[in-house]
Amino acid sequence: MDLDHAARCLEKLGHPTRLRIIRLLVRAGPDGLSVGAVKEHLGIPASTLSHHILHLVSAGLIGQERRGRILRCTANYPLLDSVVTLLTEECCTGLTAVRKRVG
Amino acid sequence: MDLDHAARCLEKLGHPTRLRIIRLLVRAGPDGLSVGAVKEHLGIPASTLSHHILHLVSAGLIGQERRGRILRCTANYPLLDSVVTLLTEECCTGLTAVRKRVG
DNA sequence: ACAATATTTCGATAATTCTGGAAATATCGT
DNA sequence: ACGATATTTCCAGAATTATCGAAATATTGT
Repeated sequence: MDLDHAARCLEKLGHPTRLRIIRLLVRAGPDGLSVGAVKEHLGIPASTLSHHILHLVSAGLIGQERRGRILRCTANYPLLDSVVTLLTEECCTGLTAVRKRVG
Repeated sequence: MDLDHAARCLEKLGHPTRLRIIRLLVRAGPDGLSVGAVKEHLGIPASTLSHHILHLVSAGLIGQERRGRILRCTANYPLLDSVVTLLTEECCTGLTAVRKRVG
């Protein structure tokens, strides 16, 4: 993952509604949740939610699998991990050392 | 740090130029870099850079200290750490466990 | 006081993003 | 085929963000 890809993911995560969606899906575990279930949790209009989900899918942060009428969304754990890792290693190199030095 | 504060930080980090600024400052260490030095590294117009820096300052992601004509910018390591921690703990709970289970 | 340097503010434009109602699509059960 | 459910697409308007030249501000050294 390069900086621009990370920025694209962070941009998507940097919206309160979308961050809530991600949190819901991560907490829901590997089976994820249906779009409708997410809608219930967040209480926002379907079309607005659909747009946000599209953002997340386009960045690869969540995956989808159709099961009849229901569209199940799941968090892309490895990608989330990559983002965190980049933010930690690429951008926070020496964080621990610095904090030790500074206090 | 709550979700909305994290989202605000992530939104700021989710721009290629700003992510580069943060990376530069983090790598520069506790002394950071002057605005001019950042400008040299990124090669973008001063006014554009100034706007991006303002974004980062407003989110608290970087701090500034004037030294004569030079304005020194430093990464806010603890805040960056908080964001990473929230993303990991709040949003990626069970990540390790899941990855063990899933493969 | 002046010239030079560092950085911000102004101002204006272009581009993007967010939101949500209404209509469309897809799938299911009967 | 029909009605119900789940979700998306269309559409439009409002709001926000990004960009950068030009002018303004602040500070320094002489």
